[in-house]
Amino acid sequence: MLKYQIVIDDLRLAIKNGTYPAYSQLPSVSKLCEQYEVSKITINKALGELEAQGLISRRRGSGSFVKKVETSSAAPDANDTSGQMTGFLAEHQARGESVRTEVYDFSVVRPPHHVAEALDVDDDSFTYHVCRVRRANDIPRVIEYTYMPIDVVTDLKLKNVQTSIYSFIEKDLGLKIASAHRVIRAVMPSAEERKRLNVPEGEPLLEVEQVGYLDDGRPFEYSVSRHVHDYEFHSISTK
Amino acid sequence: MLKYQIVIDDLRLAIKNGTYPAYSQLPSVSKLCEQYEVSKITINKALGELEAQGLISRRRGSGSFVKKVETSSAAPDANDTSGQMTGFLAEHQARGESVRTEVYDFSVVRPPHHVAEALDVDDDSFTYHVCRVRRANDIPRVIEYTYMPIDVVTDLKLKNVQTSIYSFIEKDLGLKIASAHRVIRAVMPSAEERKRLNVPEGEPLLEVEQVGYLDDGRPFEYSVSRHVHDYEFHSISTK
DNA sequence: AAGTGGTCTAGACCACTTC
DNA sequence: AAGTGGTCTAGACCACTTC
Repeated sequence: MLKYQIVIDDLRLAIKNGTYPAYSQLPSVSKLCEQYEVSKITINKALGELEAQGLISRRRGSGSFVKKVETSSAAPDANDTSGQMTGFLAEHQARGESVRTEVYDFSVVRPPHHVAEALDVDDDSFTYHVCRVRRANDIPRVIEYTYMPIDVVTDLKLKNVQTSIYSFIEKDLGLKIASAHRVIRAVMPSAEERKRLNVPEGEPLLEVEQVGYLDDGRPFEYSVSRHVHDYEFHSISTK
Repeated sequence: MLKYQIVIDDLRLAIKNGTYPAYSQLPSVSKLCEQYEVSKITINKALGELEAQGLISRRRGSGSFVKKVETSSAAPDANDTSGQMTGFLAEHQARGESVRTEVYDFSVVRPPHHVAEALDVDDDSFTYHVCRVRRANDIPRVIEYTYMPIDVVTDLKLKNVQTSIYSFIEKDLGLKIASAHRVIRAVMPSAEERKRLNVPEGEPLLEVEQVGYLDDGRPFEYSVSRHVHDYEFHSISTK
């Protein structure tokens, strides 16, 4: 296990259990170096991560301080933001929820122009198109429209679409998903979407338009996910 | 100027102007060390930042690659995500847009329970409450409801509320805004909000609930901003 | 002046990929 | 075996805050 990860986990725990309460100052970097018997750069990396996770604030010249964050609220259990690269199935299964997927379309099509552009393929190339509704604990949560180039995500099967495309890409194809660019908007569902998601008229959805990238820089996925009204997207930003 | 910042800026530029086109491999870390005459750690920090900004992908054992990102789209000009800590006035003025603010309420109140909790103040303490609509180029963009503890944001004046609260906090009070935690949802506006924002019935808003923190860990602001329908929130996540 | 965090170095060692 | 990036060290030097 990496040293900086040990420091991160340990400090996270210490903050959570009250060893370092809100507003308190963490031991200085040099103290932490002694405590964990690591170098300054290791401590620095760990503190930077905790800062990015929103737990502490670092002030040059005076010290690192524990932030007073709301621990209750909708935040499920652990580091919320980490769930953003896992995919629907893994995320909900981790919470012990049952997952069901209904596939409305699984076909190969020529992509719309803006999709071809995002995926960096020709307009007359072929892409998979998937439309599915995903349920957690039997409640419809999201309708997804996904396009993937057939020469990147090769040999996709209905079975994978019904379970987890991400798992197929990473485990079966051996590709590595590296990052995702997202644009988030509020939208109204179409009549068809209302029916498929079982939402009443007049209720908005949260739309997440996403381009997913592999670790070689290739986009492998363009998707639009429309989440039912009670869905929340979390974000932490640092100066 | 910091060495890693020079490397970041230079590589950003080189990627943007096509010196390193999409899918190409950047020079190896050791090559970059030679080119910029800096140590490995400096290059590493720069590449990490470029990765977080979504421009490159790093693969242990094989190299760093330029991602194929959509350069057009709604992304205004520079690094979009950076605008997330600047505030409405600074952000729109930077784009050369005129900004107008209409203040509907500026008062001192006892905060609702969930607000008191987020701000870590007693339920019977006093907070400023501000409701304002902000226009850019004379079009209503967002309605904000903001609560701030009176003993943190001391002596707030109508003048500041009409221009920029962030600027007041940082420049006049000399405090440092460090981070923000956000929750994003799709909502329907109330009749009053529709009127104030001049939006038609049946159009949703994007709600951003935010707690802002100072660099000593204190929350200084709880706000709910409801953005008109065409607003987009951008986010990049990395594994 | 003393204490804090931030940057940077030269170099070691390691994990992983490619050939 | 050679090349890639990732982690880590001991220590220097600096920017900033506090007293």
